Formats: sequence, structure tokens, C-alpha cells
Amino acid sequence: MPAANPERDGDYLDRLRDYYAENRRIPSFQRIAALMGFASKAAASKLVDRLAAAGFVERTPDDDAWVPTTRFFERPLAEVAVRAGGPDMIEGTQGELFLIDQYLVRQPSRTVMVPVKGDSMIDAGIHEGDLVVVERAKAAKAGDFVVAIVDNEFTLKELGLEKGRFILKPCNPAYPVIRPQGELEVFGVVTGLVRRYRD
Amino acid sequence: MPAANPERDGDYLDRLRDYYAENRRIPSFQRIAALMGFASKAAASKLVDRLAAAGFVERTPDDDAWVPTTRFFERPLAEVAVRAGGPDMIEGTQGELFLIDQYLVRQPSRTVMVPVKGDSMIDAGIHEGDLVVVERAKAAKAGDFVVAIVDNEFTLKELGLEKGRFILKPCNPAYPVIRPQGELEVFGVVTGLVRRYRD
DNA sequence: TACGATGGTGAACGTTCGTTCATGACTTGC
DNA sequence: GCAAGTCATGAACGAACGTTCACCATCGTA
Repeated sequence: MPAANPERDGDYLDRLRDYYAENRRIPSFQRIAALMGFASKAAASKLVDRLAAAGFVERTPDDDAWVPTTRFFERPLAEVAVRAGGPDMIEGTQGELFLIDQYLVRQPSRTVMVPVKGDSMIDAGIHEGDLVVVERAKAAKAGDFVVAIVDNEFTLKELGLEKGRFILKPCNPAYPVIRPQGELEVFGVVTGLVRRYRD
Repeated sequence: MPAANPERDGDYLDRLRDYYAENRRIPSFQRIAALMGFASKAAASKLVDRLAAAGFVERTPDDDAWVPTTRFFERPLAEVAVRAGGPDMIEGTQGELFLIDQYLVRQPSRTVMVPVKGDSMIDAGIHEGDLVVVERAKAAKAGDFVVAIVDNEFTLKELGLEKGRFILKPCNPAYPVIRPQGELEVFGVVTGLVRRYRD
């Protein structure tokens, strides 16, 4: 009965976002229908198909359910005039607490956060006090930043290859290259970095 | 055939976390059973009940499904020096747990993630492609890294003070200091940084 | 005015879901 | 060695789910 409006899906999306903020979950078609005022589940199904085509939701890898994409969480920037070509930004929603974590961590069970000591990686933009995201038991290749175990201590270095042997290269000319005799024990590969600026 | 182990649920939880990292969803009991090697859904149901009692998952407000709690996303923080015996000691026993998002974001409603363009802050260890955590509407003082609006574009610079006026200092000698005429429009203050290393 | 595209209806269908309960294997303490 | 508690099994059941299809209303364009 209402006048057809091509922008109506935007309103539906907003309501779905609100629901997600509360329940952290895309609900069933039945509940979507109730949310939007549809009388049939089929309408909800079609709506979700449209939202999927627009890139707001997607199927899980196992094709079990709908989950939101990153675009689902994007918010328009009202107060600031951003012209075309301007920087896109990702704004955290109210209760959205898990975005950064998901951005950085692929395999939680193998992931450890390791605080950085010293300035031996300063040229790679890794400072003292930073936390590096380390994925253990991951195949390391030359060029990766790795956490190695040298003299029973963690060492963060760049993995290099020299005459067929692995070496540990600091990213600071003030430090020497480490050429381990015997087997090099790699604890894990650095897959991310987190830094907090103090107040 | 397996010996009963009171800590087995920890292993189950790890597998569930890995699944969630991939699918962003707590799966059905059926799939949990497949994941864990259970032969019956009832076992999965009981496992989830145990995890809920331990505070790792909870029901949605609508009581429709299981969703992870914040504790579900806690990551181990490695101890600094690891002694002989190996890095296995890090897991579980020592090392505190913490949340990356909580570590970086204080006020979600005012916090924005902004991708970094260019290399004008390279000497501060801020690289192109990094994401900076920006807290809007925060009082900026000299020495802070700020996102300012210059010519309708976002610019990431260090806030400086020169003759009682605010200036924007790049952290790269190849770039000039910006001395804005009139009011300097500060979008927000950089409170954190996130970097992901590609595979 | 006619037509195709879009968006919602309503009923039917088979599948998957969570729950329940009786049963059994195993561990731990008395 | 026995009881209590824990953890998984396996089958059964009804409820909720997603899908499909024919149908109708509305809108924009030809």
C-alpha cells in the first residue's frame, strides 16, 4: 500500500543495523519481516538478497547464514564536508567492539600479542611499547618480521636469507645482524601491529 | 576413547574461536559437533552451556541464538622474557588476557579509524596503509598527532605551536610545515595505530 | 495506454534446528 | 569396590527455518 520508494532499502538497512547493534546478529527472515513490517518471509528474503547485492551482507564461508560485511558498519559523516575523492573512513558504531580485533587476528588460537622492547626495528616503524600480533606456527619466509627465540629470549627481527641460511636482520643500523648457528627457532610471524598513544 | 580432561573445554573454545574468526558466527549445534568431533548434537548443546556458564557466550536479547561475549575475544599477552622450557608456557598459565579494541578505543561513539595516505609521517613510524585510531572532539595539545582538515581534505600531522599559533608539522623532512591562516580545524586526535602485514 | 521491472503477499514444502531423555563410559573420592 | 558426578551417545519430537512459486500492486518509461 505505501508508495514505492527506491531509497526505502536504506531505511530497512538502518533498522537492520539497529537490530544488529543490539543482538550482534542478522536475524531470521521471519524476524526481519516483523522488524520491517512485512507480512511474508519471502519479502524479507528478497530484501536480504538486495542488501547482499549492494554489499552490506554476505553468506558465511560455510553458507550457513548471513553476516554483515564491513560496509554494513560504515557510517556517513555528517558534520564534515567531504568532497568526492576525499578520504573514506570507517567509523565504529556504538557497541561495535570487535572490528579491530577481526581486522588483525585470523586464527585466534594461534595468535599472541607480544610487547616490543628496544628500538632495533625502528626503521620499520616498530617502536618500543608497541604490541605486535604474532601468529605462531606459521610458515615464515624471507622478508617477514618474525619473533625468534635467541638465548631464551624473544627477539623481533626481519627474517633474511644469506647463503641458504636464515639470518635475523634488525631494522636499525646500530644493531648487528644475527647469524644463528644451528637451527633458528622461530616462535611466530608478525601479522600485525598495535600502538597506543598516551594522553 | 579419550581420557576425561577438565581443561578440554579450553581446546574446544579455541576451535570455536577459530571458527568464529572465519565465519563471524557461532554455528549450530550440529556444526559444533562436527567441529569438535562429537557424534551428537546434545554434546554440543552441553558444551555451549558450559561455555555460557564460564562467560564466553551468551544468548541474544531476543533469545534467538548464541553470540560471543567480550571475554570470547580476549587474547593472551605474552610475557616478556621466556625461559627455557619453551614458549608453550605462555599459553594459558601466565600472561594476561586483554582486548585489542578495548586497548585502543576508549569512546567508541567518538572514535574513527582513518587510513593513512602518503609518507609524510614516516619518521613517526606511521606508514601508508596503516589505520590510525582517531578520537574526535578531543582537546588537542602541541605534540599530539592530529587529523586536521586543510582544503577540505584530511591531513595527518603533528600539532605544533609557533608564536602562539598552531601549526601542522609533518614527520618527514621532505614535506613543508603547514601554517594555516585563520582557524585551524582539527578533526580529532590520534590515540592509536593499527597495522596489518600482508601474507 | 501498455509494458516490464520492482517490491510485497500468502501458502506450501522439505529441511534443519534445538530440546529432551534414557543410556553408557569414564573419573574421582569415600 | 561402590556411589556420585561428568561427559558423550543416539534416537525422537515439534518448532522454526529457508525456499519456492503463483499472484498482485505500484512505478517509470516507452
